[in-house]
Amino acid sequence: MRNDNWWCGRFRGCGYKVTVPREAILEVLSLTDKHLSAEDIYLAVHKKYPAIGLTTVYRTLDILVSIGLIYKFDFGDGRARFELAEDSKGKKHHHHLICTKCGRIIDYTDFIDDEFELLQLVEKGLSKKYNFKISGHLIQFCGLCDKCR
Amino acid sequence: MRNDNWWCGRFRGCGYKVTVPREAILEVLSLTDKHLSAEDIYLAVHKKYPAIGLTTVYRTLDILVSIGLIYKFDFGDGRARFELAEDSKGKKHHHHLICTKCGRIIDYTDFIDDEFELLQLVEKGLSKKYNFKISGHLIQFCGLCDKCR
DNA sequence: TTGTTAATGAAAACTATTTTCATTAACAGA
DNA sequence: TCTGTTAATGAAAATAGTTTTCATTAACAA
Repeated sequence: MRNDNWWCGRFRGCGYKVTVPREAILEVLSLTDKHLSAEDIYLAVHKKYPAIGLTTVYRTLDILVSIGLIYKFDFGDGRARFELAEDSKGKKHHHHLICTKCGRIIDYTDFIDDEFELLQLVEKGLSKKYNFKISGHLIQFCGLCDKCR
Repeated sequence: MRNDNWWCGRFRGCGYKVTVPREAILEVLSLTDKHLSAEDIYLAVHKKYPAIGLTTVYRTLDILVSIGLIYKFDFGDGRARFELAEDSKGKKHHHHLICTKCGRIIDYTDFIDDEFELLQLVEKGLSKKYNFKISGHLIQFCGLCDKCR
């Protein structure tokens, strides 16, 4: 049993093995503040471990999303993008502001408390009315950034 | 100049011609309350006008999104889905509740006023702070529906 | 009615993602 | 530490949604 990172417990607890590719992928994700695509991650991982294939990156990302360690987003550019879930490491909960022209993404934390309060209210109301078990939300704004407007 | 539907003005005003395929596609979209994919629309249109091709459907949808007559969504099933923008016809502004297991989508209008109030506040704050010209927002909740939970 | 030009459809191309399958590595138990 | 089981892996092929190409057709201004 190898060197224990903070996420190893969660990983093994879900019945998954801790492997070199998985460690490498999580390392890439935890060292960036960008919203990486599967290929971005593949290229980054590839520098240190050229043997790791793109297929494994996709498979690992699927697992990470399913156990809640990362989030998957669609910002409208035809590829999925990923980021570490905020509760895992020192990350703050945030939402996104997307420039529809250049694709720039801004993570904002302003008004998060006000948003959270409303989300609580709405989640409660919706889960009662529709008998849904709500597990997450997505809030984002789009428009033109300062350079593109 | 053909028969004028409500959207013809907007269409011609943007420099686009009014064509049979475009009318057919808009008709399909205005007669449903579902969230259709490009292929769904193609199949529906195909019944009445078998000559209309999938390519044209994609092209028309692009235009409709760009002039704001329809919205494009990604509900995570690997294909884009479309619906008429609410201001166009008698539609109400709503947000979505998505079942992550069976893919069911519920349009909800509950709390829309509270949400709207917050959105106003956040949009104002964000556009000032980041100098963004905000043109839209996306709010959705995901979880398990009554049948899947 | 006619000319200009955008719109169209079929087929091919593209691209992100998934599947297949033979090989390798993680790790529980000895 | 060694070993067997089984999940994880990588390469290549397959898939599927969407976009591009290009020759033809239809919209509509004059």
